Amino acid sequence: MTSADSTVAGRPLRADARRNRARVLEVAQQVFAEEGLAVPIDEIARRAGVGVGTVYRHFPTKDALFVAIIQERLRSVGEVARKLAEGPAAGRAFFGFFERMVRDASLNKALFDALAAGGGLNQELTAEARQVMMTGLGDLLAKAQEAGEVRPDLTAADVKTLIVGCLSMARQGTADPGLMVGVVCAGMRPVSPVRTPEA
Amino acid sequence: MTSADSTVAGRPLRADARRNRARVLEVAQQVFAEEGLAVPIDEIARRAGVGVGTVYRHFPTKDALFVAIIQERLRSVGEVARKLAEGPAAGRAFFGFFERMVRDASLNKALFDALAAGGGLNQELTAEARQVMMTGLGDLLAKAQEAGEVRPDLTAADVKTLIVGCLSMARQGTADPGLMVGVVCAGMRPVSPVRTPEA
DNA sequence: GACCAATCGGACACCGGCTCCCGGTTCGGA
DNA sequence: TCCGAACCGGGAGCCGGTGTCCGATTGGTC
Repeated sequence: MTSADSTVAGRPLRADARRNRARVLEVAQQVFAEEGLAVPIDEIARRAGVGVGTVYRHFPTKDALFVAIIQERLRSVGEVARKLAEGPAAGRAFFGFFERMVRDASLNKALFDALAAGGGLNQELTAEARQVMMTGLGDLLAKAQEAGEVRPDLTAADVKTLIVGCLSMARQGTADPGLMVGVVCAGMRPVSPVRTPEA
Repeated sequence: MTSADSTVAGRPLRADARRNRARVLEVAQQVFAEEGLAVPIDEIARRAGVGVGTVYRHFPTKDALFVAIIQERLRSVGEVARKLAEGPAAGRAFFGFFERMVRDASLNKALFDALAAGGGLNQELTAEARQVMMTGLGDLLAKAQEAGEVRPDLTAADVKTLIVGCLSMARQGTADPGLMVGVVCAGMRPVSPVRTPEA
């Protein structure tokens, strides 16, 4: 999204083009959230009331469209974490964030796909947004660890991985997501009980 | 796999047919383990040195072939769990089984896909094998709970879900799988520490 | 109002995967 | 050895999805 209202050449988009572009973004946002990356482009075009060509003119590939949408979301998530890290009750805030994250991404398949995308998805494109998210998460985690509420050997990447794991569990539909998150959250606390399982 | 050596009509398979069938099963076993359900049938046929038609003659659909292979595996897993449940040190055995399960399925994409297959995959076909697995897991879990080593509010389905979660985490490749399993295992222990995160 | 270029839309080429089918081959009983 | 039936191989058809192309349309400027 180098520029929302002008082409690469700098010439402003025609009114209809601008309208269509906005409409595609708006619809894609919703459809991706509902269906995830798996939704065909045709579906988005149809729902937006435009032709497939129009979608591809504004976004060269399906991934580009997806990235344009998800970046915003990742950044906002990171921002939330960062703000929580600045507040009090780091432990509470951390676990609350974790649960909220799982809940949100359960309801938003786009967010799920973005988080779960391991090797796939143009990582250069999301790199910056990803960075914001991980930094925010890292800040919050560090605070919670300082407060002795979370195992000190966990990294932000670990926590992200645990979130993805919880999401996969939720997606299974074979167990209460709340319970699963509870188990994982309990496991993230410092090793207080008697023993840990040995390899 | 109603009958490995005869057609539905009961007539014994010709020698070459039997040979090919066995070869396909053998190769498919390996290829599915390496690549998971995503591998194209052509690949299996090629590696088995037969035509695609031959594969489809013996197994009406790709799923059928997959199921024929995975059933055995699921049953064997259940059997292992059942035997562990009969032995001593239920807690140790349970967590050991959990870790082993995650490790095995990390190395065997077929097993992963079978476990993770939520809505998909002919569930009628795998129902019996699935049953064996869940029963074995249930036995082992119950013993570990009796021994006070596992939270009493977890069900076998919950544990299976947690396993799938760990597998998703491992697949991410962004964190040490051993650590992730450690976190989840710790979380499955009875709630001994101070508090659990509230919703 | 008229003109030109930007934009639209959707038909279409292309691709990869599953499945069916048929001409040719091989088995195995007599 | 010979023959019919069973079996083989892989090409063809189909399907769903992505991305491209070009005639038709529309915006905005003179």
